[in-house]
Amino acid sequence: MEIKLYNTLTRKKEIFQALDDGHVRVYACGPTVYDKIHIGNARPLVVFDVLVNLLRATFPKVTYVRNITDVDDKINARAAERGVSINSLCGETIKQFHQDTNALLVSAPDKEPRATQHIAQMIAMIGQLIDKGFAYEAEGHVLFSVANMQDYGALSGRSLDEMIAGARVEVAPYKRDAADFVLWKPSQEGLPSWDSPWGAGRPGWHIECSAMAAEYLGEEFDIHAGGLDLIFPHHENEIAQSRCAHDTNHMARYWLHNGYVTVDGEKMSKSLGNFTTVAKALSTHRGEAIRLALLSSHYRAPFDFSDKLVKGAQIILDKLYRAAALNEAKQPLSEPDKLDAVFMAALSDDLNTPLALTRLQALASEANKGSREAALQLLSCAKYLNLLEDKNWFKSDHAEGIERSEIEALIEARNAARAARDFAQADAIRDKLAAKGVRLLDGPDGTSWEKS
RNA sequence: GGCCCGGUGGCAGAGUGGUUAUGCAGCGGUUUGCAAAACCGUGUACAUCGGUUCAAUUCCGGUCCGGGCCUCCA
Repeated sequence: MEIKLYNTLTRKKEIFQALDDGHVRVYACGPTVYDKIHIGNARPLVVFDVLVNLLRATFPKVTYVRNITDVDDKINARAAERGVSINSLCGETIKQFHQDTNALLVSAPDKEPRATQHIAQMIAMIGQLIDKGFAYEAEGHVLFSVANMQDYGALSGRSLDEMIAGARVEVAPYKRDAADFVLWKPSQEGLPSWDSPWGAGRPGWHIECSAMAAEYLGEEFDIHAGGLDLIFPHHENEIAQSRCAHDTNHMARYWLHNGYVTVDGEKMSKSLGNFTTVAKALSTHRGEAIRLALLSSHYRAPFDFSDKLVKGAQIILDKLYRAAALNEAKQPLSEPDKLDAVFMAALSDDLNTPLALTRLQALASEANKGSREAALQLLSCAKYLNLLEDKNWFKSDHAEGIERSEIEALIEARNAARAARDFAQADAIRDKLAAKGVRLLDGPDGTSWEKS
């Protein structure tokens, strides 16, 4: 199946062609681990997860790398503020990060490299850039010289002149050009520091991704993904470093960027303080519902987060789970060409997950009308979105303060009352359970229950 | 100041140069002791003003409004 992806580099939707059909390579920028992730951070994790699922179905081998940034000024500041070591701050944050991603049903990447474990590769790369004349040393810093690169700015679509004209930042005196950026900088006393040919110090922000991508994916690879806000300067600078160090025309062939999560129309961000952490959202919503909500708008469009939206997603999930249960215990189909063509076409068209979800709902409707095939397709297609895989969706012990055995005893008592046509008593039991978040379902095969 | 992206029915959200998705909510019905679920029916929306066209929500231009990047940020 042909996969089309919108490439930020060309500002067009393009047919995806792998550099090597036998092995597709994908890099996504992961978290800087100084604090819990918020819903905005979660969006790329979820949507690019779906991309990787789709690629895995289409190509024999996919390597998906998602880094962890564990050297950064914000980390240093946060550790100092809390009076904990940088190591323990990072360790704890990574643990929380994995809890969050698991709850959102994000599959693990093939590699999750940490910046601090790749300092040697970064130093080597910086050395190459100096040797090739793309970087220079000044006052203990090493800087990338943008003027020496022909088409610096191509990804973000701005020229050097424009950047300089619009600069809002004071330019460090040791920079030759206002747009030059740091590859290596001296470290203050007490902060993480590594020996280098330019003195003890630490890497700049962008070099880690260049170094780790090259390490695990090669000098040129297929897809580089991340949030819209990384286009400039982060990805622009990654491209500059990688291409100049390796003498290539591309770092990645396709650059994918997800749109922002917004709150009342404004970008969710730490600095605005309008964020909801994933952990917080998980205290009132189920992870799978948050995931579905995130997939319910196109990944490049803004996604306005609200409780109402996630509640709606939960209702849809209930419906999908009910319909999927009509599949009589058959194993989901795995071969992509046996899967529902409408669903696959939607996903393949630049990850049109809203349309794909619409198809899932249509399949659910057909399943409810008696189509076993639709129920099987529903389950099989949902797998591509990491959805509908919770065997205990309606039953997990989420209901407040009531044991499964107690529920079952009450159901028996109610059925006895019903048999005796004591409907007042039967309804009292229904109400009692409803108050505990348990919904009773009377069907031809007896009474079952769901937590609501 | 420079650059970029959007504005679709109560809400969410696709899509299309002419047959105007879909879901949620609402309303009516079928079914059910009740309820839920499910099913059936029901909604002519595409910011605005011009232009192109036999025909525009869809193409082009202006206007208005919103958001974003240029600095850490997914």
